[in-house]
Amino acid sequence: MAGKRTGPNLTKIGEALGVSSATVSNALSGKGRVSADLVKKIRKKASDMGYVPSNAGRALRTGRSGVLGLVLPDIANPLFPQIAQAMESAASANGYGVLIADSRGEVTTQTDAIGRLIERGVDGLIVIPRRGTRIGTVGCPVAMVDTPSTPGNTVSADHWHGGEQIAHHLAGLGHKNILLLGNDPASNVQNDRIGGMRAAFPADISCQTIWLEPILRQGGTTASLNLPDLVKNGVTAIATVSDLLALRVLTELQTAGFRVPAQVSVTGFDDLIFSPVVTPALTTVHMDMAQIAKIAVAALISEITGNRDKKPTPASSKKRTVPDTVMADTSRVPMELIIRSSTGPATPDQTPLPNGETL
Amino acid sequence: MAGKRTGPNLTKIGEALGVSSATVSNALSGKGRVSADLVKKIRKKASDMGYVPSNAGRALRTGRSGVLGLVLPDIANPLFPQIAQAMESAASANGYGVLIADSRGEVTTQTDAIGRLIERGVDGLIVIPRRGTRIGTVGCPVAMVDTPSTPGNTVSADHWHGGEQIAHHLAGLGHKNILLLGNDPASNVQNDRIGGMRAAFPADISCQTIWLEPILRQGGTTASLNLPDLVKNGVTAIATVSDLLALRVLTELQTAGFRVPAQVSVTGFDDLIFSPVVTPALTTVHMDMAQIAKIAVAALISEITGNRDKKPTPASSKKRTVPDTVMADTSRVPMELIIRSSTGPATPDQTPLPNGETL
DNA sequence: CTGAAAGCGCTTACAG
DNA sequence: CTGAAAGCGCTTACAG
Repeated sequence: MAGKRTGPNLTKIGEALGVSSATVSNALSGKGRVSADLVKKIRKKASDMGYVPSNAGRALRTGRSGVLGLVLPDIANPLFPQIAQAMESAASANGYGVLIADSRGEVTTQTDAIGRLIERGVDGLIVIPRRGTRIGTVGCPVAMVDTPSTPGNTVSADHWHGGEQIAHHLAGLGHKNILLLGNDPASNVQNDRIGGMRAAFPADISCQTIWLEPILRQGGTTASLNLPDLVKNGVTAIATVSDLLALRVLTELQTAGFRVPAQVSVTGFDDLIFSPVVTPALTTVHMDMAQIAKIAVAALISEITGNRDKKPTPASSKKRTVPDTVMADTSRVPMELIIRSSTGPATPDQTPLPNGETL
Repeated sequence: MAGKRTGPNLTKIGEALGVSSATVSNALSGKGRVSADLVKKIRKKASDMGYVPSNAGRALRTGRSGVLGLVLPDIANPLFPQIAQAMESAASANGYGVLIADSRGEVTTQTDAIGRLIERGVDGLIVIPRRGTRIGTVGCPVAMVDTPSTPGNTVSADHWHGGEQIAHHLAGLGHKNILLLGNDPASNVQNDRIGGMRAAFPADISCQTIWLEPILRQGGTTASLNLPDLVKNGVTAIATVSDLLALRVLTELQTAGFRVPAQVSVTGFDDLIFSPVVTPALTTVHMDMAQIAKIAVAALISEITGNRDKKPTPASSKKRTVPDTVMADTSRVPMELIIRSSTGPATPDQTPLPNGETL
């Protein structure tokens, strides 16, 4: 007999004490009305016997698994650790487990991943959708973590506002000629960040936006950007859409002999693990993942337990067009500007000093 | 009635076809001897009805959940994405799900995390132990991913060999004065990496090892290292124990006006996401996480299904001292040296040229 | 080749 | 306040 439990169960505890398993169940869960001292006796016995409740039994009976699924577009994403950590923490604080699935950037894989999670019986799904993807009805509550500009109900950081903060910071330092660097123009998140920045720059600031991904896709290299030339021609700040891009820019500039921030300021987004470690440390925008996770998990759980007594009448289930998506409406979590040393005042003298003899 | 299934189950499929649920089960699993055309009919019906098997029912019956637990010392670790992705992929290739738990670097939290996973009914555990921690008997198979030098059965990359490869590479480039930079001297992994390097350097190479963490703990800063001085005094290569450290060193050096690799070579470990993106790109050592995951998952699964028919006689279970730890013995997965542009020949002229006019 | 039955461990009305 | 009973969905000997 495969993997059969060897440990104690409710019945065995009951037998040891001469009570029924129902009473043990009630005592342990604190639900039924069981006399205080019986409860105490049962609890002690259970812990003495090393009782571990069976999730399978409970799940089969209640129809709930106590597990949430986390669908990630690409686990290799450097932001993923923050996301997974926050979700795991929020979920386990509520007694839920987290099952992960990696969609490896493919839409079909995303669908498969969701399917696998559903089969495993998750009670709800947190999905960080692949760029611009929509999730159909899946038969369980879904919380999406994306951008506020994504249609549908989502939790997300307010990327637009993050962009505004970067813009104000840079404008306040006197920069007038700014390069905005994005990666993928199809990304809602990146568009919001760039959009926020552009919207917040005063009229006297000239800025241009370059998207890297399309250049690379057409066989170009990072070098085609020619950052040094741009700087020589007057750009005093480069605001990127991610710390990874900022790191790329920063080191490329340093290698070319420019001094950051003395000659050029550089900013990122996301406050990735390496951002404070680099010299100069990156000015960036931090998202409160813990908060996002808390909201997503709370929304999911309220939907899961809220449905508890509503017996799904066929009629009502027909009426709901987007039945499985959670969250009253879009929640925006503020982002926090983190000023570090990669940004500084715009140099009055725009002349390039590649080899930085001014040290 | 909470979350009760609304979809079809084996019985409903059986009713629709006038056969028993047992036959449906057999047909779907391909186990029992069911006539070919009945199988076909049943499969079609099941898919028409949108049948999704109930994990809870199956788990309760078989005593196996089909889920593996992944215990991580710290999800924020930059290596985690690689680990989680590889594990998820190896597990789902074998029909298993992955439940995550973050021990946030604390030993007690690690114990809690394991406990939570066990309660959730995982069939096996993959644990990346917190530095130097041992896991006690937990009641299910455990695979540890650590260093070969850790006592006990583990899968791991051969960090020592990785160190050797870095050493050979650097020695081959003519470096004679090398700084070895570690972070935490309590880490087995880091000790193996440093040990491998030291062991592989020919006798005519002088090398010193510095551990950063103790310096920081005593209130020092990275600046106390005084990298620029070390380089001016003749160090031509800095070999670190992780790409994060290498990045720190690289950017600090660049900021101080040194040219990498023209004046100093820098190496890392782990091939983190940013390593190829930095300028100059980091020479590093890549671990084959997919392979490690495959071995760990395979070992776990063979233990899980292997135990299937061995009814655990009390006698035999007494004899095994480390009953739950898997893997015949330590498996070492080779590491691969990745040569990128942060390393180059040792400069014959050791004179420091901080502001690099030789560009 | 197919079916009836038992039982995994739990919870929840319901009856006492 | 406590217990007997039913049943969640599945699989597996076992009998036909």
